[in-house]
Amino acid sequence: MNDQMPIAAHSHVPVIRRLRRPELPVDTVELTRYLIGKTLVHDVREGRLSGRIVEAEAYPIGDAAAHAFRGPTVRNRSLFLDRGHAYVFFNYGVHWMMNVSSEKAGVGGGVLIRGLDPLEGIRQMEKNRSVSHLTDLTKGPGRLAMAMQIDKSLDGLDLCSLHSEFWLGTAAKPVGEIGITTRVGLSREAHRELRFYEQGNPFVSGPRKLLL
DNA sequence: AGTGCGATTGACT
DNA sequence: GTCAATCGCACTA
Repeated sequence: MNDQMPIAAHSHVPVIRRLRRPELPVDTVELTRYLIGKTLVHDVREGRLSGRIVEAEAYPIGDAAAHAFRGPTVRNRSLFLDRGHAYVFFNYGVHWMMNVSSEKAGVGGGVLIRGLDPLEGIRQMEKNRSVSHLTDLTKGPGRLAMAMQIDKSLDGLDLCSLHSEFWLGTAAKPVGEIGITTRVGLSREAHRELRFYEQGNPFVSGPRKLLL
């Protein structure tokens, strides 16, 4: 079973429909795996920006490395919304990054989106960043946020709303084999294998587990 | 009130 | 390989 939509005949643009909340697993780790290969879309004034999610990290309940670990604050409150809402935060005083909230309302959990394989709006993404290589556009959480015009104004939006400008869609094409390894850049809980990625995809950052 | 540091990136030795 | 940029929050006092 999968939820791929057929590629439209005589078209090179795949049909992508909005994911509905009941389709999302109610568990941070399961949702992280589920989101690999799905589409992240931001409809902006200049047009549609979209990409395939090819790398993501789970920050589940009880994880000391998670922003939600110490309970809700003004900054992280979006992590406590029902699964499928955007949590956008500012990191290192420099970069915006986004999570998809991942548990029931009132429970904190999130999925950090770390890599996108661009689908639509590549020209606009190139304008949003000064780029020399294609992979520099959306490889890494800070880069993809800049390319996709993701900032604080999107924090708390429902990614499953029927009319949201910022939303999750079905996969544009079948997802490749999924690898699992440790998360990037953590001091606490660094050993846990909670990073999921599409193997072989050039928009995946950080170390990858070797295939044995 | 002050300090340290972080789910990163880009520039530079 | 090293390191600065620069904001919010946890923690100390």
